[in-house]
Amino acid sequence: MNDSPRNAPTPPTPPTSSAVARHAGVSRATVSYVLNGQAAGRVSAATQAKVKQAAQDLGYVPHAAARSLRSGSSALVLIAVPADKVPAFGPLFAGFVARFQTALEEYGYTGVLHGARADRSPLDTARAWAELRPAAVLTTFGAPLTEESVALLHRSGTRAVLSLGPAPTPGAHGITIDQEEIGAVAAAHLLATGRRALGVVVPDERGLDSFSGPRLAGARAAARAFPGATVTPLPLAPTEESAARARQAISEGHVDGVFAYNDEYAMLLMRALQDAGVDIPGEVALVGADDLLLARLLRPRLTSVRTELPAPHEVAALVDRAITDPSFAPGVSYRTKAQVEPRDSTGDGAGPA
Amino acid sequence: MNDSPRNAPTPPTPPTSSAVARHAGVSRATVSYVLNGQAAGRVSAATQAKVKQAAQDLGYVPHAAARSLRSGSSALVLIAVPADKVPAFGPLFAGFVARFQTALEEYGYTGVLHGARADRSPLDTARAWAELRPAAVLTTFGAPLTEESVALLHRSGTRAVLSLGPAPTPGAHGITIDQEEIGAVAAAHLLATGRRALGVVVPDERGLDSFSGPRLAGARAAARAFPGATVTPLPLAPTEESAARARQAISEGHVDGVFAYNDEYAMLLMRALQDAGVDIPGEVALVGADDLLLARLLRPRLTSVRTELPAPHEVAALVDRAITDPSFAPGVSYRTKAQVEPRDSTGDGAGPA
DNA sequence: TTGAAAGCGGTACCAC
DNA sequence: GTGGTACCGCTTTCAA
Repeated sequence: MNDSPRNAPTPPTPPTSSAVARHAGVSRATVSYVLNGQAAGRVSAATQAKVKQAAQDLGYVPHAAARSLRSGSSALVLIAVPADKVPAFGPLFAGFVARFQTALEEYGYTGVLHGARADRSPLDTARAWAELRPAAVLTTFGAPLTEESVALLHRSGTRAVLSLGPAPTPGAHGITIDQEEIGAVAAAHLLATGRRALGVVVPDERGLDSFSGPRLAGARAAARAFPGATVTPLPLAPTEESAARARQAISEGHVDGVFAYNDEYAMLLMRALQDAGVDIPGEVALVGADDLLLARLLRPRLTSVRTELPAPHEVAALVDRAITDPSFAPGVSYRTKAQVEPRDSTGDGAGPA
Repeated sequence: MNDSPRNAPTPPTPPTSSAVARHAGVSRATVSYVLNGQAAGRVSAATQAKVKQAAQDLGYVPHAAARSLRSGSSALVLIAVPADKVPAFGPLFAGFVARFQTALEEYGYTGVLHGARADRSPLDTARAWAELRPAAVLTTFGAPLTEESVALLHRSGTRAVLSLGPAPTPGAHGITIDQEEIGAVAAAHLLATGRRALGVVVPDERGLDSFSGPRLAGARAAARAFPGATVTPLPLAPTEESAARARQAISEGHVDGVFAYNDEYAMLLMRALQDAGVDIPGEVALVGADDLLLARLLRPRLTSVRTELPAPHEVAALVDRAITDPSFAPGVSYRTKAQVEPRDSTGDGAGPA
């Protein structure tokens, strides 16, 4: 049955299109035509059947690298994520990525997620991406992307570089998730409900600085419109001890309104405040972000800033356009909007605290 | 300056090793040796410098596909995740993936995450993976992997197929995350604290069935050891209405101990119970899973099952061994352990509710 | 209707 | 110490 020695556990070489051709008794060219649907009017139905059967029999799977080497373009779309931020992802972003990959597939691309190491320079990171010769790179969550990186990628054949995140990079298409606006609308809401001594949680977690910084800045900007309003940064690590310290800072600073970075930090802080007997929203109002189910489960119900991410298929369409349309100039194509969902923790809910 | 017409936005072709060779006035062979560190004793220092300079000047980045085409093996490790489960990831798993990718890089591999579409057959999914000719495929979270898929991957040159998740697939290396054990230890704890009418939350969320099923089964198995103990499945969607219905089912069934699938569902259910005036743990004891910070923030503090995932670098080592050592036979190499962290929600905390 | 052959970018053997 | 060259798997033009 088998012409190789009996100690061959698996065929050492995968079946190639030549093997299929030999098996079907045709040329490699014919195999290529048939298997790529270019056979109309070129190859007889009988031959096509033979080829398909042979491919089936051999379990033939085309070699994407060889194909893209020849064709000069790959179908790979790299979704870059800073490795140190992955754990901080909420379900919001995870869901986005999942549906984005599916949407990409509908355009014929293969989207893969690449965790970029934080201990590498942006240029080295870009080089690692470039080696894969992706059709496009989409950086998310502030994966390191400098102007030089973009240039490197373009030089090495990447058709499109997009960035989905805090700041648009020169040369790249941008989908701006405006972190400042998130901080601004949160602060504005607190100010509108009469709070003047604001606190803004700054997570003490690796990799979150590119989000927390702008959010703090946005809050400060919003406060400038209100004479006498102050903004105090509140460092907070995801531990109860840290929350207790933040609670103390709130009391000592007579802070009466806090933007807690996101819903999870808000929960942490709410617990610390409540354990210390602080009334929410009576003494301190609290605003989270992301508008998770969590926000509605807390007591008092948590006011939260909801950011609308662009629809995954819209981003996929943008990627496709950036790849295929050379005249599509880089720039900010989309900007997310943030809006407050008022609830009890700022005294806006149906019933008071 | 530029010899191409002024409408050339980017150089149409990336620099190749030939270009580097031409630029440096040497042959492609020399370039290859120098750039791969095989130059010792073959190429003069002066020539090496010239080559490196040329590569630098041109912004040369090797073409991974061409390299792996020639060498017959790629450095790609595919981490497959079922797309419909991605949003259900907790920070635990996300953190694991991030550190795993980093660990892989230390072994010289490039790990990328590939979201497998749920609407494809396992075989089609495997084919999509195989096209990329990865060195290894690691399926996680029950990404579809049948015996046939494994065979297909092996036939097409994948050196190792590993599965990290509920059930080991024949032919693949397995890292078993024992979902049954999670359900079993949770139920055992409830039973040990005197509960007999158990409820087990079964999330009504796409893609979680491969986890919830075994967890329920594990709970049932544990209950069998206690005469008179019953187990009632409690369907639960991530909405407050659904939680209210589950609460009602708990009351009507006189359930006195609930394993709530994970900490988040536990929080949802706890809130519904508390809003209805049910005392925890007095009337109903509650156990979550994942042991998130969340569990400690709830009142009463939530008893939770902690699963220890294998260390990322251990898994990376396993992958490397499976790739490089052909005599390393597939089988279960690692099995996670689950253990209960007792807290107030089952009456085990420092202080009673 | 089909096949021969060139070539995508790199590697590595072998000759000089 | 360096260069020529065959070849990895696939696509596609051109000729038969």
